[in-house]
Amino acid sequence: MAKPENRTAVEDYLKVIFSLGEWQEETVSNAAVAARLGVSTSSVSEMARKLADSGLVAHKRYGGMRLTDEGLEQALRMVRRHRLVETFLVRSLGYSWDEVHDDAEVLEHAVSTLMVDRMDDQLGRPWRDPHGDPIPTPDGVLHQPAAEPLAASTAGERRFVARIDDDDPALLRWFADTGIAVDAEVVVRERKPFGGATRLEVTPPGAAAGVTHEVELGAQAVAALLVSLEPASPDPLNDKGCHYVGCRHIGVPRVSEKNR
Amino acid sequence: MAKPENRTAVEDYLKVIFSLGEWQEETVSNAAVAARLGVSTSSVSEMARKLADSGLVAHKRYGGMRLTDEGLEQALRMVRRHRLVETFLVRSLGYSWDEVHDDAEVLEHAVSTLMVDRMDDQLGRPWRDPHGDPIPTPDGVLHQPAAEPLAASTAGERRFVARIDDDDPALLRWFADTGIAVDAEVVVRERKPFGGATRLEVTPPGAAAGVTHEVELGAQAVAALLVSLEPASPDPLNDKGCHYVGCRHIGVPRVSEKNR
DNA sequence: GATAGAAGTTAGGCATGCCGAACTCCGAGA
DNA sequence: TCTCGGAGTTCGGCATGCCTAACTTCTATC
Repeated sequence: MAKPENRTAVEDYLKVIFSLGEWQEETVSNAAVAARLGVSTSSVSEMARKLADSGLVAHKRYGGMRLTDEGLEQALRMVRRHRLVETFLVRSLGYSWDEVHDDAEVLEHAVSTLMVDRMDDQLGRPWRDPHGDPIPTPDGVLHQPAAEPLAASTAGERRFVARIDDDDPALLRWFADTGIAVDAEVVVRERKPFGGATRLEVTPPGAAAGVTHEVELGAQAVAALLVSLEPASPDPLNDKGCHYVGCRHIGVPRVSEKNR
Repeated sequence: MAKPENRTAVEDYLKVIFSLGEWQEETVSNAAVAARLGVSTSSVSEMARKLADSGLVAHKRYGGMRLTDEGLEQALRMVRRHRLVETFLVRSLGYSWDEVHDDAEVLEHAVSTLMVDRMDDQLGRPWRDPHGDPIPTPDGVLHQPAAEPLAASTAGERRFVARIDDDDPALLRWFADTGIAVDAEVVVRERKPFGGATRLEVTPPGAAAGVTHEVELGAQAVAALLVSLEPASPDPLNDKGCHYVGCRHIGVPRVSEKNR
């Protein structure tokens, strides 16, 4: 009988440490990890020591923690699994984009390497998931689009929705209703002061040119959107080897590159 | 963060207790469960008590154990998951029938009800898995074909392969090579004495009438085959409401039947 | 019917991963 | 520089599930 092989906890910790550090390069605090995983800080301390012992995180007592190269590699493997599973559930099993997260969270610990490969094949090697989050390559590199929070973008200038935070299913459903999706073209028309609403002109992806409408977004909705200056390149990759202009590469390639 | 929710162990025990009792109605012995799960008998004793406490098995001290109605219901749910997952891996992800078992063993604990339903939809509500094992219905009933071991069938008489034991991947690959598959038509031509080989005339499923060949099976191969007197009915069900003539129904339907 | 050996159970331990409570460190402000 | 409070750690405990070793019960045979 196959053993569940409770690597689950370690995998979850690595993933969380990675994602909390994904945007800012800083170290990650014990408290942040505890909050994200819904466990006590004492549990995090304990696990931090274990992870440090196995060389997956660098951790100074009373200081923050940071993934080592090996930890980063494993974390990216988990991120790849999670995002491929989400893509598979949506494209092959008819899930809507607000339904996938919880199931993917469980499945990512259960799918074999063979299954990951088969899903990847069947999906035609997707490079991002239904929420626009980039899928690490099989050799462990994350191509991270140069995207900024919608809140930071200049009113009147054209932006493209690159990633949408998938934390809140209700918000995702609302986005779907209002035509806000990955690759939608958006222009900020007006920002009401003191955390007020943002008026946005939206061109849904694939819509005929000029087919736009206006939507009013609250602060929570604005915070869930990351936008980029340039549209994403469709497959295949653009001449920089990426789907986005301006792309940060995270992770150490597992397979040495030929041309170097 | 989703918790792994270690129901895994309980689920495995229920499944094993069910499958050890599937063919003979007797109670299941501690030792048999231990051997199948690869754990010690003391672990089984412990778990037996816990399962008895939660009302999932009936267990007399120093005696065998047997699933209660509730335990049977849960076991059949797991069997359904396992067999649907296997069918999905083969039909939708291109696994070969000798590759699916281990992955299914892990996934059956991880797939949500939603995912089970979606797989079932996509597969067109299959009633058996790639090895011919019947898939319990969503309301918890197993339609078990009236099949007998190949070893028990009379020489010279026509039989139909109903189920193939999926324990040994190498054997499954060999069966595939020799045209032995679910629904193949077989006639025992000769049985050599003292556990010797069995000569079998095989008509692979879907082959033109008369396209047969002979295969010599060793004892292990013979033991892996269950055959029935009648061919299985294709979808939809035959007039008895089953895919097989002569069918034992196992399990208490969860949803009360309308016509009663 | 006595009894030996097989089958099953209990006891005591180990590992994981979680918790709350108590303690320690560190740095910001007095 | 001192100190106080928050962040981080350590400690003792709990639950699960597994193990080995010792013990109990059942049963088949004499």
